[in-house]
This record gives sequence, structure tokens and C-alpha cells, in this order.
Amino acid sequence: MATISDIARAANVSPALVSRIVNNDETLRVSDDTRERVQAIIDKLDYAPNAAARSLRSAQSGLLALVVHDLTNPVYSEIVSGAQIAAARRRKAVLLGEVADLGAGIQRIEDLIGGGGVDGIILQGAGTQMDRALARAARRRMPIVLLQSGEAKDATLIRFDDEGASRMATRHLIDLGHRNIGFLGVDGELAFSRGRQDGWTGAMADSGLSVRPSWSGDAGNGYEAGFAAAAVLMARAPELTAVVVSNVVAAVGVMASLRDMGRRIPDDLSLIALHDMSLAQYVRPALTVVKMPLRQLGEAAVEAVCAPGTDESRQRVIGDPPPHMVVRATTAPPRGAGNG
Amino acid sequence: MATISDIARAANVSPALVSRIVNNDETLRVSDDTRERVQAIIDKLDYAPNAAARSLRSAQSGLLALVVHDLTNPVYSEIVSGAQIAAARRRKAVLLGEVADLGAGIQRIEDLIGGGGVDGIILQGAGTQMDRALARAARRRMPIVLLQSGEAKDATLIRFDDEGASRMATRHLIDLGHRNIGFLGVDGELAFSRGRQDGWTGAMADSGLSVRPSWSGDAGNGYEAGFAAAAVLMARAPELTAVVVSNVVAAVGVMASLRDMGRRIPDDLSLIALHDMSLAQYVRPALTVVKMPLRQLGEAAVEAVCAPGTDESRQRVIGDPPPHMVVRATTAPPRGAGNG
DNA sequence: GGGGCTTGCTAAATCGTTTTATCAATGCAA
DNA sequence: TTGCATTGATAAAACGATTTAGCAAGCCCC
Repeated sequence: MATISDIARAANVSPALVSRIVNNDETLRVSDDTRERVQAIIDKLDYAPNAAARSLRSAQSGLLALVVHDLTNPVYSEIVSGAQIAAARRRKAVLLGEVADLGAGIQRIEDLIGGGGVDGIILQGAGTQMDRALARAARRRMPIVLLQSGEAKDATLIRFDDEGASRMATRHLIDLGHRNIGFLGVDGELAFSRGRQDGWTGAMADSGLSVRPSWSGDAGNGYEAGFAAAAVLMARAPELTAVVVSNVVAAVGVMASLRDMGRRIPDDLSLIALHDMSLAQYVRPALTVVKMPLRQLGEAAVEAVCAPGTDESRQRVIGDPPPHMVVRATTAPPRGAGNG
Repeated sequence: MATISDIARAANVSPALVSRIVNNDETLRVSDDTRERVQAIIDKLDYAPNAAARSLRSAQSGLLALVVHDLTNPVYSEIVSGAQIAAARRRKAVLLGEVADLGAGIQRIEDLIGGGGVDGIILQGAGTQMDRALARAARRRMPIVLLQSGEAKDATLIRFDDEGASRMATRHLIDLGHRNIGFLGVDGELAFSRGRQDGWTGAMADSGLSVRPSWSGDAGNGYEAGFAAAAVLMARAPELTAVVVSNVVAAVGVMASLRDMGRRIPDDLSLIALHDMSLAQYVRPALTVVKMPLRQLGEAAVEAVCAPGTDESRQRVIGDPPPHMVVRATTAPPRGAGNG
């Protein structure tokens, strides 16, 4: 492969000059003649600067590490896709890590982080297994962004207005006339899951409604967990006429479970989920959701990593576009409610 | 950050020795005493080798470029996930590129490829926009793997037995008693789409059945395209009692469309799809599919990139596990068929 | 006591860029 | 003729690791 010296030799100039031409150095004064000659040789030899040498010298790799919990979950892949787009805009590439299956899965990414091989890190739901790499990153003053997670040390935190969205979903059901409204979320002390739970109880309280402990359960983030959780919830709280599901993927599992139990949606039970994805339009009945901008979350994460100094506070809530209702076919007034 | 020289100085040894200890050089003879002393300092200073320097010197980055068409499509994310796992096993990291939205989206990856910043490339459905990068990669003798695509030059080709799977699916419908069986595939001359089409016509011919041109259509790879295609097909060929859909994601769209048209599955129309994904179990009725090992496809791609010399032919069909029927609830005998 | 072997370690070149300071040449004004 | 900008380019020092060849010291054996 042609190196910068090859080009320099062939053009009878110094490597320095070639480098500055390749990089569009604004301070460079060069005659049009020389510039064209060099450029012609670059084109002819199809020269491409060596990535390793460049990042060794410039201490920048142009790489962003993005570690997500489970790639096959459509919600996460939406985030990844958004990050991808924003990264391209910034001329960065995305190094993907998946942390779901085997704990050892991201060994190489950790090495890269430790060795300065990436310019920044975005973490989505990675557990403590990243702690060491994160500590190293922090010592290097590498920008770190945590998505939907509460524990920030040297990291920027980006999340949705989970509580607001959950409140909005619950409110929608209340407005339809429901009183016994359940909630399927994710257990644990993560900020976003607590926020969603709070949104539900908050909206209920605002309307003078109370909730019972038996009305909430853990539906996880996947089809299967949602499927299982629905059966448990229905057995425990048959008085419910509507349920807020904190994750749209889990909601699809919930729908299957309800149908298997002979419960009709929305006739017997209304369902509303947080997040949106294209699948939600294509299940039947189509899922009513409170849409949150998943792609924008990914994009914002990349922006925060690329321009780390510029965020006033270290904590950002994605408010644009704000969460909004997408009413489809899984919500309706409860059966006893007048006009039907 | 600590460099190798820092460690060497602190331990009163040469950088060379530190390097060889860090890399577990088998040929190195060193006293236990020294080794422990060096290791202790490495631990204390939390030394991690600089990634750029290392890959500059060793001409290996430990990175694999994986370019897919659309990340949000569950079928592709399954492949990515498989690749991820295999890469981790090989101590490689995966650089992800998405080529769907904007053509300029993978600029950085192309730079890296040109500059030797990756050790190999896996391409899934990228169009001609990668041609230049691919040519550069070939000149560098960089291993290239093409997934599900026919046009191999300097690349290894990995694909499923698409024709066999499609044949199996069609056969299943024929065995149930169907005679008028349609096919929704992907238009174009790509090898895999032709193979699936051939499998359908082949299985029909084997049973002495003929197909009409109006019985096949283009359902693309996504929910939306499947939804649209189903409406067109049903209008054009109402005599069909069963349909093979070449992609499970499109099949979910087809299901929604049929339901909206008042066609009951499987009573009025049987449906079978190629590929599988967890969603297929959670739509209702659950989708019957011919399962193809998507994760293994991703894994095989990584293996081929990491051990390029070892593939006898440049063309590999993933046959393990072989495609197999997963009968769920969208297939049944046609209405007029005896025992019902 | 000299030759040869083993053990334990190191010197120094190399990978391909980027960047800062500097320099030669030319022009121009006084 | 001297002095001073300006233009167009370069020299050389990093950046941080890996690797090959080789060296010094100790030991053994005859």
C-alpha cells in the first residue's frame, strides 16, 4: 500500500506537505500547481492514510463505543440506528458491543477503551461488568454517556421524561373512563423504571384514584417476559380494565398472552405501551402507545459524546420531540361505560 | 496515561521486556522475580497498551467492519448479534455500519477500510456504494465476506440454502393439501431471492402443480412492504389458499393486511415464512416458519473473515443447523379439505 | 582454562502520520 | 543596498508499541 512517503517521493515534495494537503490544512500556503500535482498522484495511487498511524499521532481514533444490552430488542436497535446516523454526521464510526449473552463478550472493546482506541463511550444498560473500563475511561477524560441509567459519576446522563410519558399514558386511560388501571414495568431501582412507576401512581393520584400493590408487575423488556407477566397479573388482579406497559416490546407479549387467555383487547382490557416501533402498527389490534423519540436518544448520545464540554448540566432529558400519544386500537372505554 | 516506557522505568527493565510480558510471549525467558515485579507495577499503574501504537506496529487492529442494510429489521439484528458473539470469541470488536438511510452514512468506515483500520469486512446487502472501499480492501488482501449476495470477486460468499428452505416451506403447504400456493419474495436478481423463488416453483413442479405469474409478488423485507404486497396479491389472485412469504418480518405485515381485509388465518389462507425470530411466537396466530440459523450466519461470517485461508471454496452454504420447519398456527389444510 | 550452552534481558529499528518551527527565495519599499 | 514581508515548502521530532538479533553472565564439561 502506498504510504505518505511514497506520495511525497513521487511528487517530489515532503511528506509534511502531502499530509497538510490531505487534511485540508487551512494555514497551508501552496501553489495551485503543486497542489494539483500532489492530488493527481494521490488519486493515481489511490492513497488512503493509515488509520493506526493517524490516530497514534493525533490521539483521536474517530471511533465511538456503543454498548447495548440486547441488540435483538427492537427498542435498542432503534437507538443504535439513531446513534449510527449522528455518528456518520460527525464522521465517526460506531463500535458496537452487546452485553447480553456472555459477560466476556466485550473484552476487546474494554481493551480499546483502556488503550485510548475510542474517542468516547455510550452505555445502554450495561451492568457493573463495565466498571473497570469506565474507570479507565474516566481517567483518560474520555467522554462517557449513560443512557437511561441513574448512576452517573464522571458521565453525562441522557434519558427520556419517563415519568411524564407514563403519566400521559395513564391519563389517557383515565380519560377513557378506566378506574382500575394496572402497570407492568421493570423491577429494580433504575431511574427510568422508577420514573415510569411514579408516573402511573402520580396520574392515578391526581385523579383521586388509588392503586393496589397487586396491580403492578414486572414485564421486563422482551416479548417473553411480557407474555409471562400478563398471565400473572391477570390472575392476581382480574378487576383491572386497563394496563400501562412500560415497554412496547413487552406489550406485544402481553397481547399474545391475553388473547390466549381469551381476553379481548380492547373490549375486555385496554392496553397502552411506552415507546413506539414500526411493529406496533402491524400487530392486531394495533398498539396504542406514548411515543418516545428513540432515534433522537441515540443521536443525542452521540452529540453529547462528541461535544462533551458544551452540556451545561451533566444531566439531559430528551424533550424534543416530547413524548406524545399515538392512539391506535388497543385502548377503548371500559365495557360498562355508557355509549356502547 | 502510563506508557510502556513508564512501566519499564519504574520496574528498572526495558520496554521490550514489558511488551513481551504483556503479550505473553512464549519465547520469553524471564525470572519469576522480574515478571512479578513488572506485573505488580502494571497493575498498580493500571497500564493498558495504546491501541493505535499497537495496531500501527502490528498491522492489526482487532476490528471487523460489519455493514448491514437496516439495523432496525429484526432479521438483520439477529445476524449482527451472532457476529458480535463470534467476534468476542476471537477477541475482535465489531464496527457497525448502516447503509439504509443516507448514502454518506458510512464514510468513516470507508476511510478505515482504506487505511487498514479494520482486519476484515462483512457486507450484508450493501449496494454499489461500497465499491470503492471494497476495491481498496481487496488490494490490501483484506478478507471480505458477502452475506446473501451473489456477486463475489475477491470475496467469500456465505448464504443459506434459500432454495431448499423455500422448497421445504412450499412442500409443507402442499402436504397440507393446498394447490394454489402463492409466493411473496423480493424482486431483483440477488441470488437469495432467486433461490427462494426457484424453491417455490421447484416444489410446485415436483408435485405436478403449476404456478401462475399472478401468484407471486414483492413483499420486501419490512412490515410495511409486506402489508402493501398482501393487498395487491389478494386482489390479483383471490384463488390462492396459501402463501409462502420469503421473510418473516414481511410476513407479520402480511398478517395485518389479511386481517384488515377480513381474511382469516389459517382458515381462509395459510401463511408460512422463511427465517424465524422470537416475535413469530408472539404474534397471533403464531407464525409457522422455516427456521434458518440467522445467528449462525453472523457467526460464520466472522469466522470466515478471521480465518480466511481455510475455506476451500470461496462459497459457503450454512447447512448447520439446516433449515427446519417450525409449525405454529398460521398453516392448516385448505377449507375444502376433508376432515373439518 | 577455553569452548559451548543456557538464562535473562536489552538496543534499536520500525510502523506511517502530524505538526511546529524554520528556512530559502522572491518581491518590494525606502 | 539594506531591511522586511510574503510565499511556498521542509526537517525532524514526536506518538507508543513490537520484534529481531544479540549480549553479558554464569555454569558445565572435558
